[in-house]
Amino acid sequence: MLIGELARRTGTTTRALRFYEAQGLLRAQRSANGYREYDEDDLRLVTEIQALQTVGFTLDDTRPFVACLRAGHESGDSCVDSIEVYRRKLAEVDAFLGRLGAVRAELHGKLAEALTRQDESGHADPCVVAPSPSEEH
Amino acid sequence: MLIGELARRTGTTTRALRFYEAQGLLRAQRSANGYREYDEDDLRLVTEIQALQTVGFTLDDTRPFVACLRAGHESGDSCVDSIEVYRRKLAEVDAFLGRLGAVRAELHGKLAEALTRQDESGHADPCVVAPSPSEEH
DNA sequence: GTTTGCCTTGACGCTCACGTCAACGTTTAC
DNA sequence: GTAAACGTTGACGTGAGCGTCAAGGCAAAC
Repeated sequence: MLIGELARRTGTTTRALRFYEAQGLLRAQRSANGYREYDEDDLRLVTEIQALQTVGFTLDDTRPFVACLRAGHESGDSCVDSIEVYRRKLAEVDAFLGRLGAVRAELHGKLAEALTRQDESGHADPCVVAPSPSEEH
Repeated sequence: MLIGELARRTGTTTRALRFYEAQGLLRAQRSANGYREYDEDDLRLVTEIQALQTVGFTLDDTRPFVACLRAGHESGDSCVDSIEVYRRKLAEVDAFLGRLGAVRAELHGKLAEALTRQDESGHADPCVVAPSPSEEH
């Protein structure tokens, strides 16, 4: 199939697919006129990349999974490098969850505090906010 | 004080301070030779901006807080616009926490699954990973 | 033969918060 | 007089993952 069809079937764009190729994630056969030719295995690669991206993987993180599929495994996470990326990502997510939880608590406290002061003083003043540079005429 | 001293006292750089000014967040008096002159109120503004940035606010999000301080309030969150930003940010953080929790669960499941398959088959294959484009010689 | 719709490469644009020069003026110390 | 340590504006670079032209070639329908 050509690049347009692969893009449609994977719900992405031709630009993204060419970008994946430039990153070394995707390789395509070329037909006589120079058009990229893809098969079902390539489609599988793209869907794997997309699935991983939705869980916050960078394109670089997806390399071992792509390599694993290309090596003939039926799933992208059958190789040690992929599993290692899983572990690293899980650790990253946990760290992020921790920081975000702390941020949430602090934000919640600040809001409650501000509302308390507002009740005490009986008012909340409006302020004239400086415009962002793009909004200046 | 001059821009260098303000940068040192706030633990940031002169470049950042000039950037804040370009964004309309900071204003400076100019002395006869064109140098920027800051006072303690400006220092307060910068520390407020920094405090908000550490909880994930964009510079644009800090505008109401800066405006509030500039209007003479003793704290940046004494104005309705600031409180509104608090609410919005809290909602954003909550949404993010939700998604990140789901991602964590999915990631955890995938890892467990991959490890199970690994145990069943008794091996995990190494795969040759394609190099990133920057690593090519 | 011309329109339409595919494909090609190449290059610049976008976000965000600055970093990093470059080229130059000012102030103070020696 | 000159060197060091300040300051000024302006312009381009960074990272991630593409979007958006531009300028052109190829293929099938009319």
